[in-house]
Amino acid sequence: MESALIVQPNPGLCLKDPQSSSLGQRMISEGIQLLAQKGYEHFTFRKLAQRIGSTEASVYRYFESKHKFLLYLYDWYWAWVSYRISLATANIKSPKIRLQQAIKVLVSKVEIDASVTFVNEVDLHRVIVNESAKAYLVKDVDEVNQEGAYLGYKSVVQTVSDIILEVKADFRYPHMLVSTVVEGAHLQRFFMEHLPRLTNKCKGQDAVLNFYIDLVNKTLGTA
Amino acid sequence: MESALIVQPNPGLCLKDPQSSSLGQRMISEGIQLLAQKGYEHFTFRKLAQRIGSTEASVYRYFESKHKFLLYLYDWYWAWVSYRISLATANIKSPKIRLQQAIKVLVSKVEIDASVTFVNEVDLHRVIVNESAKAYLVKDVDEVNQEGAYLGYKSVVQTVSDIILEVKADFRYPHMLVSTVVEGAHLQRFFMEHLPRLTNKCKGQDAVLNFYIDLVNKTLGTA
DNA sequence: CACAACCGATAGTAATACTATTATATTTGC
DNA sequence: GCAAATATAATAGTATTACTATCGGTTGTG
Repeated sequence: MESALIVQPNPGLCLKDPQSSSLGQRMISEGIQLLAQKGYEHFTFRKLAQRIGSTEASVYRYFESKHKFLLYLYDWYWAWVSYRISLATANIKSPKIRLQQAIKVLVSKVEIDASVTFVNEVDLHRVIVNESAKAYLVKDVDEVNQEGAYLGYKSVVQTVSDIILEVKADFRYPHMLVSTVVEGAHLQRFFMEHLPRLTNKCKGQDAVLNFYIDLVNKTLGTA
Repeated sequence: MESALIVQPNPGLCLKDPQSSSLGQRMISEGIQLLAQKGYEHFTFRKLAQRIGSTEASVYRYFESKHKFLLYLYDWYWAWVSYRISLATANIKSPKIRLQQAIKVLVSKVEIDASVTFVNEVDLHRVIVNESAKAYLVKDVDEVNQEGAYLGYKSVVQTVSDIILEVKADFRYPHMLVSTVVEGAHLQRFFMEHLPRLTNKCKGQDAVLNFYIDLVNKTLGTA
């Protein structure tokens, strides 16, 4: 299965590679769905085990903790985003257009993608929107960070920051701009659904995409 | 104590007004410190009770749940921010300068403020930066929202959005811009401390403030 | 001084995150 | 094709947590 090669999260985030067995793949696949459905707080390894017809102990053989499981999915997501950015910017000479393409990948709604068989990317995106803050807003960020939990995210931020510097070499806050756009876009999707007074809608258009494309262009003076 | 009059969160977020008794005030005061120290996950009512020399049951007489306690502090914070924006924008005719002032209040680091005796605003700001996402990224957002938990936040966003429309009447995403700046600023403060590769520093200056002031100005074409 | 609200003390419950152990499959090396 | 290593199921158990229930004493108020 070549798809398994494309997206390979940091091995330090699991005890045993779940992509190497059908049980592990079911943990990822059903875990994403269960997380999307119940939310992180109400998600438990017991419920996941029941869902895949296995046991809590077996899940713990793949993942050290519930939080590590979230981190694994988080890193999976960023590896997948990185791959999509590569595709979207390949063979394009103009930095401005490459930046445009990268921002689109970061901000757009996620459509159904059959490229990886056992992962539902729409559900995964939902999990990221709803729970990703819980991947880093924890007391032990620093330890988890040293274990490499955020390498995928940092790598994507670095990639897009580099494009920004190609567009505007003297811009002083490329990383800040990228992480503001990434996190902002996730949050605005959440607000659209639950707290609409904190955002704005646009009939028939993707207001979030419009807003952030415009924001980046104006901030870099490429509007 | 007139300070108690200034900041009054939504009464629906507590069972009994904690500002009305010294025990309740200690819950707020020590609760903020304990939250800032332990983080939301490791914060418990038992630990809080021990710290104020009381019991778990007594804390539950003021707050329905641990999450409601966070929501109460969250609403407290926004009532306080609203008050500071009023002060900072009073008697200023120019909408551009009023906007500048409001953004400064939203984004700046919080300094020691003795205006409310039993609340350490520096610690509270720390709690907001680290935990505020947990106030709304929960499964029961919609119910909590209907109980008015986010009225303070929404009100501040509305206030600043109105100023934005004074500056640029045809701007289509004022609420989105404000919530992007607010949430972005909190996140960048967190990244500065724990994940510096997701942000940018500026020796001797407040890079976060610089970045967001510039971002707003350029987005609105008032740079 | 009666009365009510408030608070402390204690006990208890269901769920959760995680560990430990043993027996049974299943795969792998030769 | 069979022994050895490995993977999984089954079960039990622990400490903690979020929250509820009850009761009796204190305190301030009319």
